[in-house]
Amino acid sequence: MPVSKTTKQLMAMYRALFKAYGPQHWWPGDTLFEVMVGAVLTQNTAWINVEQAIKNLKRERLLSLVRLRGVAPRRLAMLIRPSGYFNIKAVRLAHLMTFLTDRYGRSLARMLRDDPSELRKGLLLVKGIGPETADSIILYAAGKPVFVVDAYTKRIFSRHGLVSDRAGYDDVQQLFMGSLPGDAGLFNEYHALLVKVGKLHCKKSLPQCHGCPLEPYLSRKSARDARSIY
DNA sequence: CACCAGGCAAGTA
DNA sequence: TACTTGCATGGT
Repeated sequence: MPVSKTTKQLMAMYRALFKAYGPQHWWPGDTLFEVMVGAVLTQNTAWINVEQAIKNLKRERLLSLVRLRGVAPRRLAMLIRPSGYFNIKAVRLAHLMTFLTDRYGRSLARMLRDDPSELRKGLLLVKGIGPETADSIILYAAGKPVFVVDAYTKRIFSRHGLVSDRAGYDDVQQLFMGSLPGDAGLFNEYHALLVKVGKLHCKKSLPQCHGCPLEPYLSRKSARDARSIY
């Protein structure tokens, strides 16, 4: 079986990132329930702010299905306030608790054991759960091999010319899942490493390509484009 | 001060 | 179908 050029490229970039930064130990969180809640709270939000919100929920002993389901929406919103969009996220968490209760008999373990394709379809029906949040839960809580695509992933690989800058979530996901072995450990580490290198070298404005571990993998054209931004 | 962070849904054309 | 806008705190 021949290994495609794309596969080699993606694996080479992964090895470069791992060599530079080592294992990232994602997802941060003491329990699978906490991982799931964190996935919602971190939507378009710096993780440092999510940590504060999680800390508040822990202090109030609310990090379980039963407890979170019973809390007044107002109080929940105030507790998760540091993570931003607190009114919306409180509603989203409530919807997720309802989904867990109705569809999986109040059992997180049962949900995480479900067929990943079925689980994904179900999660996407929950108001406030989009593709990235769903895939984060499936990969980092359920441990199933789906590739999580985020803003950094799109930016990095479009700047490297591997996907169009207009590519949608599913397009980018297909680049990885169509070319890499379906290995949850690999997907786990790869996504975490992309966030790491993105924070350091691929911010929205002012890309700092100098010293980036992925710099050797820029095509000539992409390298020119990157320089021209300076 | 401006800008952005580990998105998503609702509204508009 | 493809864009635009609102949601909000806290760090650089």
